[in-house]
Amino acid sequence: MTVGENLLADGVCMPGAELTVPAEDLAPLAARVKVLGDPTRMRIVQILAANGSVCACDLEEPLGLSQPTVSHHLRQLTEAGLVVRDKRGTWAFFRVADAEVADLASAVRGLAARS
Amino acid sequence: MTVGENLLADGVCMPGAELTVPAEDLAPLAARVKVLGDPTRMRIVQILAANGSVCACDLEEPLGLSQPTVSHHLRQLTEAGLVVRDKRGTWAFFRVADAEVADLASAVRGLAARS
DNA sequence: AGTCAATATCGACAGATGTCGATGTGGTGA
DNA sequence: TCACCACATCGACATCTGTCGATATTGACT
Repeated sequence: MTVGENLLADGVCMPGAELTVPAEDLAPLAARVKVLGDPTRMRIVQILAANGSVCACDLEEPLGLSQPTVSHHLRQLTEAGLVVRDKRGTWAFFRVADAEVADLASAVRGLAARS
Repeated sequence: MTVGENLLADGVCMPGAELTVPAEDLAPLAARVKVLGDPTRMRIVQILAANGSVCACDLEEPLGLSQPTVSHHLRQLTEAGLVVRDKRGTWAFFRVADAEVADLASAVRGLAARS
């Protein structure tokens, strides 16, 4: 739907139309979405979701990546709040932060919702 | 189960545990999520959602970016199917592909859902 | 034709990002 | 204490990505 008072005929550009700029800082949201945008990390989330709580050492093989790399991705996911770290003794177990992922999904859907 | 070292008491790592690997190719999904993961592109989607159909020329100012850069982001969004291009004469109008964004959001939520 | 305006594309550049090997850290158990 | 294991961090590297100016391309209107 067109906006502004200077809407001309149909299908014409309207420069001064003051686009609605919510100025809502979606940088944090974008950052979390970006973290999920990596195939490897998305795969990790999928594996965690399917297995509940998984030891980091069990991720290297299915992912086909080195231990430092897996650790790096787990760090990104954890810092984004999409995954929860649970260290037990020598091992580190990870699980999906269901609520956070759900919130993110809902925020994304909300983006496209007409205001 | 030959007790081996795997699968012991509670809270212990279980290496041979055959993680559920759906092998579902989430590369395409990751790619679309990645496109949305950029703050500028997310902002574009937000603006389009709020204004319906917007001319590309009206995006440069609110975004504070050059015309080639805006064009580049619009291309990414369009190729990802998150936005629809509608060229009228000299201008190019864009609008959010509501259904696609909704699908993406729902797919993301589905990721965290325990199988 | 010719000119102007809006977009798209190209080429180049700086900065971010994923990856690895090597090394550090901390807990477990002989 | 020592060795071993899982994990985190570091340093380096190649690649990807966002950005811009310059240059096409396309459409509209004399």
